[in-house]
Amino acid sequence: MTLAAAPSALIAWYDRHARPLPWRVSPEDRALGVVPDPYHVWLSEVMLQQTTVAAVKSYYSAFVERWPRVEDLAAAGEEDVMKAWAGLGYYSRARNLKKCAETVARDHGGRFPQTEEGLKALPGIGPYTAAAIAAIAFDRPAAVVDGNIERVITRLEAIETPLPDAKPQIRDHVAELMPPDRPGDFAQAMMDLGATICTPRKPACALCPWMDECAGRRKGIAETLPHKAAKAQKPTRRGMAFVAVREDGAVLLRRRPPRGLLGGMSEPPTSEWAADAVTDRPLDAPLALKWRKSPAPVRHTFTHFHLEMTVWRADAPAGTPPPHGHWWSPSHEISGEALPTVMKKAVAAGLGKTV
DNA sequence: CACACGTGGAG
DNA sequence: TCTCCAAGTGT
Repeated sequence: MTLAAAPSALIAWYDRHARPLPWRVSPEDRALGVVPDPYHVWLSEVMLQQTTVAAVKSYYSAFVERWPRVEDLAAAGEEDVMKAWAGLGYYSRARNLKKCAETVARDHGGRFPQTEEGLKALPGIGPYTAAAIAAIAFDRPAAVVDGNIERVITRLEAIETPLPDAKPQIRDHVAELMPPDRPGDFAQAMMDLGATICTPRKPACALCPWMDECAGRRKGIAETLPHKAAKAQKPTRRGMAFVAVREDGAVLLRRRPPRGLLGGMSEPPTSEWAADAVTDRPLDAPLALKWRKSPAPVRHTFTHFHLEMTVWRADAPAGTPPPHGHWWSPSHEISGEALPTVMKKAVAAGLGKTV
């Protein structure tokens, strides 16, 4: 088989091995004329940005059930969207998701633009997502390039140029390989191939529909590709969290600033986080109470730093007014708050139990 | 362009 | 314990 025949071999593989995914129209259904819902494609693609399929599934189902159409999401309360996104990470995605839904509902009559250019103009939609929606939802011949496809192509073509310098080259190869009749299935096939066969470690080359034409395999360097620049070491920051618990079990919370780390999400009051922070005294506690230090600090790793957070807990008398900008979250509502994982850990440590 | 931006699972 | 990394985007 020549490289020219590669696309059809991949499509044939996909027709047999496509993973059933909640947001996906199977090749069989596709052949029967079922078309994808652009809202579903968009929602899943945004959720899947830097996030695993396993992590996305339950969030995707919950969003579609609660907000079945883009207009529903546009009309939703921002706070409800943040609560529903809590735990999925990269919270600017949730803020942009809401903005994007509002724009589509208000300026586009509830219909997503069909071109890459039109899609890319929307909040939270970059080059990858624009191409993915154009190809998958609208059958546009867009060159979709994600992390899977970068890996597949650098191996197929034995590209040793490190990322991100190799991106333009990769994109050219994808555009050349793409079959004009099924761009959406081609993109999904490439991603499935990368996720299940052409994996980062121990690729299952024997099962690959492109085994014979893979230059990386031929040269014995497939598993070493793609080359990437080494990552910087993560520094450690320290800080404190203050878990005030009222007699009825309510916990004091506040909202984080709208942008930046965990922007727009909720938290128990916290101190600043810094490399040289003092954490052995309850400095800047939100209420004048008797604070007790939790036995073990909460450790959490973000994308670019480690956090070691000392948790202080205090009992607050009934009727204690919340400081400005804070509120008492009733015990039965805490699990539904827009608490990012690190803050769920902090509250749990303060309460001495799971949240 | 380089860096900020979460989380959980795998090896 | 620790590194890598998963359907990237915004600034």
